Amino acid sequence: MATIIDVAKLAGVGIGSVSRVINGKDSVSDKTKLKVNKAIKALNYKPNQSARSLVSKKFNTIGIWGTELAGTFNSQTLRVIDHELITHEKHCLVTNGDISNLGNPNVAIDSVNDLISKGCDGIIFWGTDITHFDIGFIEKYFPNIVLLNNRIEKFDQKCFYFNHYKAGYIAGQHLVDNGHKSIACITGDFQTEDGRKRHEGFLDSMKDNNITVPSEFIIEGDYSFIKGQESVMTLLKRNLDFTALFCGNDQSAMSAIATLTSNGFNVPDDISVFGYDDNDIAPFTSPPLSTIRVPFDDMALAAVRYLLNTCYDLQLSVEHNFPVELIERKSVRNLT
Amino acid sequence: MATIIDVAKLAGVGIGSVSRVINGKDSVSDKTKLKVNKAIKALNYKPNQSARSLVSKKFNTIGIWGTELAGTFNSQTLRVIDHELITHEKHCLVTNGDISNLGNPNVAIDSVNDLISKGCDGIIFWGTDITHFDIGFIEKYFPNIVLLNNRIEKFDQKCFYFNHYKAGYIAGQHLVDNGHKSIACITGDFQTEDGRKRHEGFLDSMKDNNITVPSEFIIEGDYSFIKGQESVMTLLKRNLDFTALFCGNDQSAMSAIATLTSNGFNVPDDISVFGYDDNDIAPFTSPPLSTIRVPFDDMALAAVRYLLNTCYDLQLSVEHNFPVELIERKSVRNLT
DNA sequence: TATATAATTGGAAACGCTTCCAAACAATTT
DNA sequence: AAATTGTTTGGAAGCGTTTCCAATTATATA
Repeated sequence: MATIIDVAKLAGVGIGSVSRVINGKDSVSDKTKLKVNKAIKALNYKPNQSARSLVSKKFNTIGIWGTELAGTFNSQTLRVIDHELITHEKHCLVTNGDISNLGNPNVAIDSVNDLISKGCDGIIFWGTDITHFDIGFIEKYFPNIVLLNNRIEKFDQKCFYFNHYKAGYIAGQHLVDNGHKSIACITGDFQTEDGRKRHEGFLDSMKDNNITVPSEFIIEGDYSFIKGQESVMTLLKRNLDFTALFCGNDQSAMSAIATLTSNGFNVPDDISVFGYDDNDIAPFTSPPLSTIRVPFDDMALAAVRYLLNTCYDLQLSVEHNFPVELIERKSVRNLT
Repeated sequence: MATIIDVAKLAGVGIGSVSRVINGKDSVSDKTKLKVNKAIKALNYKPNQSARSLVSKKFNTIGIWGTELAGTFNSQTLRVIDHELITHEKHCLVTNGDISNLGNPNVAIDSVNDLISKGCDGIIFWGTDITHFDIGFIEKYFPNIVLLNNRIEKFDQKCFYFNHYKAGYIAGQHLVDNGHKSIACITGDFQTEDGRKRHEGFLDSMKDNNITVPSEFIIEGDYSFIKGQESVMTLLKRNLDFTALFCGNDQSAMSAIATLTSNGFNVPDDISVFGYDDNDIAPFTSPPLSTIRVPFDDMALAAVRYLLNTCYDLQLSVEHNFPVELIERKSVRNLT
């Protein structure tokens, strides 16, 4: 592979001139520019980024550390991130922190260190599967970080999160407002913080309305289609009397609807279903799903932009406020 | 940030020894190893990968060039790739070739060159949105590539693809076998090669069964939920008499089912629906969707492994054969 | 104990680039 | 024509590693 020296030789100039042409910021005469560009083309020369970043201390790459790199909506979010980065001529280096099966307890920190030593100028932490302690530790020697869908008071500016508690509360209140008093629940994954938060919010809305939710009405889910199905089956077997079902996300809501339907229940006439996320799927379940819109894409965009600003001295506008929005479709029946 | 020299000084050894300890392949005495490791910890030292790869010519990173980085199943596939890479201590650098809106016609080649000059040891080309000509050009100076869900005869070994033609044919035949003679179609995206191929296969199966499909029975889709809905609506408006609907993917099949249902048609009693992909969603539509299983994950795994083998001299087993599999669920009615 | 062999070690050279500085050249002013 | 100013240029130094070689130290053998 051709180096800058080859180009300089072929063009009959010094390496400094070649470098100047490549980077296009210092002044070079048109004559030199021409000669250099011709040589670059002739040799199919591509600057070696390792050498470049070794001296410039910039890698033009943002690391993404995530445990949420699966799931229907997340690829869309990843795309948003990538698109914004490419717009600013940066790249993204992806790493999946969630590799519990590799048997290394330090995987989280290790993979972050990898990202750092690989030269990432900044890192997006996506998800809550990293301890606050770890983040604090990392932030000390590597401050260019941002948290997506996670919140740590200490770094509030660097956090881009959604008020899942409030959203859960609003969802519950909405069901109550529609006359529901007996509500079952397939929660999100309690392993994740937002899964817990939205459930807390839901529970508190019940409490504030003097409604008790017996524990057999609650099943801990994990956001998957299959778990939604299974949970409905156990709920049905328990022979409980509920008029509404609050699901931890749209996926489980969807399979819940399908399972309910194939078991002879009409949604929403017999049982109302309420989702969470406002996925791509939500408008296309039958009936279309009422849900909470979580503006993941907006959050992701804001997070990248914040990082872009701090890493490369840009001035992109950054949103920090992501309001809870309730989307009413057809899956909740008004009982009043 | 601490460098290898700092570590050497603190440990009271030469930089060579530090390097040897880090890389753990040359012999070092236990005493030295201990001193060095202590210093590394004390300084929170992380080797600079740019410097490393500058000399070693290895970056331990695989580039992913893709235009298919959205969609329900793709994030799962990305996860498979990432997981396999991490298992072998490699990373993935993701770039999205599909940024048509940036207005640069050379985006494809440019973004690939970026990946190369950034030091990627190999590249996965994911999708068909790059011309054979471009691939040929790139392969000449950068042979460590692999094509996922794409086929170019010349590089057959490096291609990991699925026989979409055959799958389309089998899908059509299955509908015919179940007594369907009047079949409508919401195709995949004809912009993509596999969208075209599966449609060709379908059409040929019709021809071989002496069934003509009038053009008003065919609507070009784009794989999206919304397009599935719209297409069903236009089909319905045209007032055609069809007993089955073949969809270009599961997403459009799902929204087609929902739309059909909400318009008073029972699936499959009135109209049968057949999908394509065997997504996560497929088992959870109502009724559960009969479809073609496309083993994206297996293909992706094989592709990474092939690349891993060529880039890093490994000997992982690599599958090259991905059979077409028809998944029968409940969305196709037997008319015979 | 002296010698031959093996294991370990330190540090120079090289990787390909950017940046800086002094030198060369050009344009302008006196 | 000489002096001043401004523009462009070449190439040395340095970025933080790995790798190599010669030198040192430890071990085994006679």
